[in-house]
Amino acid sequence: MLNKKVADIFRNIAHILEIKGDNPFKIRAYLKAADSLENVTEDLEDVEREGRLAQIEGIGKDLAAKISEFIGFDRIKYYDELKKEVPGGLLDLLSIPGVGPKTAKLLYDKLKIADINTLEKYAREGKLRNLEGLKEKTEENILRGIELVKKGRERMDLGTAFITADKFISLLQDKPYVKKISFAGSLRRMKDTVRDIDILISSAHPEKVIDDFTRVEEVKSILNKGDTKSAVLTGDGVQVDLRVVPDNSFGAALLYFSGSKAHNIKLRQLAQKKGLKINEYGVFRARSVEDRAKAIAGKTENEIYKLLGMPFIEPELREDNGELEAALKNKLPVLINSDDIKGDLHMHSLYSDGHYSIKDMANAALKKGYDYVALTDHSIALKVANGLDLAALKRKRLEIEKLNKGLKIRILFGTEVELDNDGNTDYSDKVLSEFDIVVGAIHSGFRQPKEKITKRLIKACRNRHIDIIAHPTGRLWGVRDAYEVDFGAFFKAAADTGTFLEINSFPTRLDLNDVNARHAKESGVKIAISTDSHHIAQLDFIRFGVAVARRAWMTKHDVANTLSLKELMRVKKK
DNA sequence: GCCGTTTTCGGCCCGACTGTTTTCAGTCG
Repeated sequence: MLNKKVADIFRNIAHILEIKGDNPFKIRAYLKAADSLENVTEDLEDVEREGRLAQIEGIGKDLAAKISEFIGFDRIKYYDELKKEVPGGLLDLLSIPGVGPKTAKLLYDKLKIADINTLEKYAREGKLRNLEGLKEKTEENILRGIELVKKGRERMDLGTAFITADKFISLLQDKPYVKKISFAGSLRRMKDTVRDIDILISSAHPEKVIDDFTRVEEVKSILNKGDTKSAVLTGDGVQVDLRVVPDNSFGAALLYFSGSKAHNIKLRQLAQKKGLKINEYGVFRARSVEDRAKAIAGKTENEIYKLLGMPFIEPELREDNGELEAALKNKLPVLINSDDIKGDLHMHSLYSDGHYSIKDMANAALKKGYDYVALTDHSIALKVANGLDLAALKRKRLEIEKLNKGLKIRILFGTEVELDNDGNTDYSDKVLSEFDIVVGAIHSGFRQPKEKITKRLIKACRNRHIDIIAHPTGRLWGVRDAYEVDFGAFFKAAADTGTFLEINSFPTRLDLNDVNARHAKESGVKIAISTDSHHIAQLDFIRFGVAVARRAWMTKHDVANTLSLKELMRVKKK
């Protein structure tokens, strides 16, 4: 995707400038612009055509020109020139924890090291310790860092991250010196993937808390350990960071530690204009002598936002995507909550590839407080998932009719119907017309060109029987990337035809993602948040789908399955 | 390189930890 490509180039330019020792603020401008571009919901080509590039946060005249240049010529001359000065492999060195621009430059200038393998060789041979300002300890750290990089400390999906985070929190929360505890960072902001897990604790005895932390049984190695913070690595290679602060600083620290960085920077700038200073210990009068006892605020996040003249901002919104401006005008959306969800519209039973009966799935949904649930087993063409033939459909239908007489939840007769390479369904119109809910889905032909996939999805929108399109971009974390779609055209078709688009809550899918979902909302598309459960325990994944919707600024009115069954049946197609 | 209710120049968030020093630079979040 173009936005991502340009963002990556800007990030590379920033890294090259760092190594060159260029103006740090210029470097920050490139990094800020890169972050900003990744949050732009529209395609940059459209924004450029309408001359709105410079309206993007962090993009000025100069960077707008560079984006235009890339759109027109598929290259940026300035970037090409820079690359000649700094060999490509040198940028890879920056991915090693502990190696920054200064060290990378030193290694290249003195020893002509420009890739990770060469660096490893020199470090093993003890050839780094003769460099100025670098001794054995740093050599060891570099080797340890390289080991981490080689292990591929990738980002992990939210589900995996929460398993580790919950474990640490449950083991630490009852320790005698722990007063308050919370996870923070991108996990608290519910980003779809996270790199490490951040935990914040308030305590009067930080050293004892940090001792307990480093002794948690999952800890395999200690990366660092200071008076108030520490970082460890688990056996699974997950990094967990801990910060300990006094109890009256908990709110300020939670704010700081939750980020995002861009949100914090802007918040601190706002504070500066009011003659205040925010750090992780609280809010202070900027001119007074540093005295942490004299914080004006800091116990809770809420009082800090209030002091700056705005309401509380939910962590999911803290990406510097306009949330601070909206908060100052008191125009933040009332975000959807898990409690707003009235039913789940995508799940499987024993009829296809699920692991529980329809009755079990329905009872589990009832326990979650739902009013309705759609059992959308696979259709006949998806043989690997035991897709239902007409005889099986009949049996399933009769079973549902029978169950509906005795249960306090309404079971909807549904299907997840295959969309073939041209966007046609494998069930006939007549068969489709008998379902309460039809979910259309792509499970093959992911590599079609953008135009073809877009046409296929639009055709599905125009099918009068298809109520919802499941996992609209096909991405599966760690397996395959999303296919290319012309989102502008696709979302317009969905909005025009009243087709709901799914936010699939499976943590390895989360599809639509936050940025696309916000684009869909802005295009007038109605969303269905579903779990795609194959197991009763997976119904709880709904919180991840809701999180995506919250990150997309959605209220309950943007989401179809917050409606009562009666309302849902009224607003859906047909 | 961006940005503006201290506005077109002169600012740009703030602090902890480590390793190397003898007061600090580099890195990280």
